[in-house]
Parts: sequence; C-alpha cells; structure tokens
Amino acid sequence: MTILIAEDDPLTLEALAACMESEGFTTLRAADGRQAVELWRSSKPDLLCLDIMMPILDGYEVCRRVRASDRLLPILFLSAKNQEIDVVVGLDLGADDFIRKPFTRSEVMARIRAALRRSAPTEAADSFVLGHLTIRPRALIAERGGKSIDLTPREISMLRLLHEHRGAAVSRDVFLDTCWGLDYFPDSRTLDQHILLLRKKIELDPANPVIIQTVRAIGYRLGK
Amino acid sequence: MTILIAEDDPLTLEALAACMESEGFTTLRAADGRQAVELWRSSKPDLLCLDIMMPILDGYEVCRRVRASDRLLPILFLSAKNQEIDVVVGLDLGADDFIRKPFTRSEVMARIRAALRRSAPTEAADSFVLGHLTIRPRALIAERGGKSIDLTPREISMLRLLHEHRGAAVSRDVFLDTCWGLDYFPDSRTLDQHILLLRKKIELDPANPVIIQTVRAIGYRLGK
DNA sequence: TGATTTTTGACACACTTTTGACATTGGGCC
DNA sequence: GGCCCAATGTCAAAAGTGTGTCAAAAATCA
Repeated sequence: MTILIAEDDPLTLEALAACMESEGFTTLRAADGRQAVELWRSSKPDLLCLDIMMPILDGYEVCRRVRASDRLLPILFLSAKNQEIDVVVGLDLGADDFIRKPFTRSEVMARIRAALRRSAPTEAADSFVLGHLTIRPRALIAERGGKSIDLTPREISMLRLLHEHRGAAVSRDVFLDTCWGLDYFPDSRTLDQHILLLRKKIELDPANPVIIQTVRAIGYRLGK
Repeated sequence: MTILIAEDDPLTLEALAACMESEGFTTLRAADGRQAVELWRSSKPDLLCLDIMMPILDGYEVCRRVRASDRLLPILFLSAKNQEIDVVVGLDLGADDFIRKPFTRSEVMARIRAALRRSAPTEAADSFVLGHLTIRPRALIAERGGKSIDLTPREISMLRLLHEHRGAAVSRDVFLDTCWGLDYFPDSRTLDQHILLLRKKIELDPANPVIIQTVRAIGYRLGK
C-alpha cells in the first residue's frame, strides 16, 4: 500500500511519513501541488493525503484534477485550523475525509485505515502478512500466491499472537493464556500439537519450519 | 433517501431532522440506541447518523450491530466535544465519517452528501454476480449460462448477505439475525437445511460445494 | 385445497482438539 | 566427545463438537 503525502511544511511532512511508514505503508512525498499531481500520475498511489494550503496548486485543485480521472481513489485533506468552510468545499469536491490540525498519530492512522477499508470492501481490512503468507482473519484463511489455506479460529489467534509479537519470542505460557483459557496442565502436548498442525498447513517444508521457529525453553517466534 | 438519526437530546434531534428534511431527505428519529437498532431493522434507511452518548446502547454498539450484517450502509457519528479517541474507535468500527459538535448545517449536509456519494456506486445494481451465477432478486431467479434456477426470497437474502460479505465468512448468528428474526434456538438445523437446499440448487456438485463454503465453528463464506 | 416452503428431530459423519506413548533434539556437564 | 536430562516433535487414537443429510411434520402461499 502506497500513500502520497502532499504538504509544504517539511516538518509536518516528515512526521506524517514516519508515522505511516512505521505502520507498514510506503510513502511518496510532494512539497507542492504540482509535484503531487505528477507523482500521482506516475506512481498510482493507493491513497492521497493533501494539505490545503500549498504553493503552485492548492489541495482543492489537486483533488479536482485527480478526481477527473479517478473517482474511487481515497483522498484525505489536512486543514490548517478549524476552517469549516474548507470541509464543505472539500467534501463536495469528492474528498473522502478531513483531518484538522493539530492531529494525533492515532487519528491519522484510523482515518487512513477507514478510507482504505471503504475503497477495498472485500480486501485486506484487518488482514496481516507473515512472510509470503497473507492471513485474513475474517475469512479464516491464509493465502500464498493465489492458493488459500483454511485455518481454524484457534490457528488464526495463534498466528495473530505471533504477529503482534513479531521480532520477539512468545512464551508457551502466553500462548496458553491468550489462545486458550488460563488453567492448564504444564506438561501437556496440546500446544506442540497445534504448532505441528499449523506448520503442516503453512510451512513449505514442515520438517524445517521457517515461519514458526522454536525457541527452546521459551516458546516460538516468527522467522525472518 | 431516508436518514435515521439517533440522538438523545430532543433539541439537537429536531434541529438535525429539520435540516435534513429541508434538503429533501426523509428522516427517522430514535432517542436511544435500542430504538435505533429496531428502526434500522424495520425500515432499512439509506444512512445512519448516530450520537455517541445515548441511553441503553451507545453509538458504538449500534454501529457494531449494524455493521455485523450490513457492511455498506453509510454510518456517521456525532461526537460531543473534541474527544479524539472516539474518532479512532469509531472509524475502526466501520464508521464512515465523524461530525464534531458544535457543527454547522452546511458541514453536516456536506458530510452526508459525501457519504451517500461514496456508497452510491456499489448499490446501483438490482442484480449481482456470484462466480458464474447471476442473481436477480426481483425475478427470484439465478441464471447460469442462459438457464435459470428458481429461488425463494429467503434464499435470495442468504445469497445477498454472502455477497455483501464476500471475502469474509458470515457467522451463523449474522445469518439468523439478517435472514430470519432475532430470537432463535441455537441448536436448530434450520440454517443448515437451507444451506443444503441452496447448494442443491446452485452448486454444480452439491457434495463438493464451491460457491458456498463451510467455515467450521463460524458459518459460511463465498468461494474464490 | 394442494403445492410449496420452512422447520424439526434423529442420526451419521467429519473435523477439531486433546491425550498418552514414544522418538528426537539440543544443551550442559563431566 | 559422549552422556544425561529436559524440552520438543511426532504419531495414533480417543474425546468432543459442529455440520450434513434425510424424512416427516408444520406452516405458508396461491
């Protein structure tokens, strides 16, 4: 997913870009309206984030030009203050949402996710990626290439847990707390068994697991 | 076009309703969350305008329940002050937009028009496509390569529900909420039976269903 | 009324989850 | 390095749960 940010204040631009990249988006940056239109034309981003006040072409004009050939692309405006007339004009130009400065990181990301979700109703609302696998919790499947693998709710929750802790190992206790209830016989093979089945489903070579790696005496972690 | 407004303050409710009606919309009014859900179920409005703070069920909860069966309906939130965390939660629940009080008439109407415009392209059709099948709800038939298959209204509504959620699984609860009434014996074979009949009608090989796939412990989803 | 649609109950079957037995691996220790 | 112990991998079978299917009854429609 690529987001084009058009903003003439370098500090705001960097802050926005850093925020989005930390959430896994690719960013394209434009310092004025003309750059924004050119970048949009050449790179076809998945979402536009436009400041209103910009040199050469303002945000409205960029929106108008983009909308002339793409009616579906999500477009978000950033507005300087509570200039409410902006909202009316912007929305009637076909903008999808409006973010008033000052904004917080979580609000910006929520609005971006919401806009993307609306533009791709069937796709990737809350899905996440594990290497070459795409996990789609709402459909209870994993996809690799074009092929899909059926997963059970418990397997989804195990993968989600691993993904939330990607970079670190997840202890067996945490697994059992999170994906099962609390109570537990410590020498049960239940967790191992589920890991085994999960590996058989999603690993290319289940005997040499790459995605779910064992961390002896601790638990498991995601590879890569 | 009908708009459902849920707002517990009578003055705000009247002001909003008057504003919308003067622009040619029909309004339905609910003073709390439960009324809102009931009105939505019975009257199928084209847009929801929900106050966050409401008796019985708050706006978030109404949104959650509606979104469980209708992923496309535009939902706008009204928020009391600049409670920004509200925005994040609301958007992640599937809200389409957020209007902070105090709001102006022109801003409200611009956001409503924008939300309706965004939702318009998807609901233009009076027929929809499932793989090689074309469903024509008004004729109560499905067509595959010129041949037509008779369907009942309930079968149509089941297929429509699956289609709206294509890409995700539809839980048994949502099926029963949406295609039947609320109350229900949880261990009934009714839903299975209707799925069975539907598969016999539309699947090329009913013993190996491709269109309607079972998701164990959840419900069903569309194939592909 | 007869025909169609919907619901119900009984039962079989398939899949998930758990368990126990046993094999295998890896790390520390002498 | 070779040994031992603990942790994990693996398998097969049992237990538990959800779904498929049929036939018949009930409800609804025309």
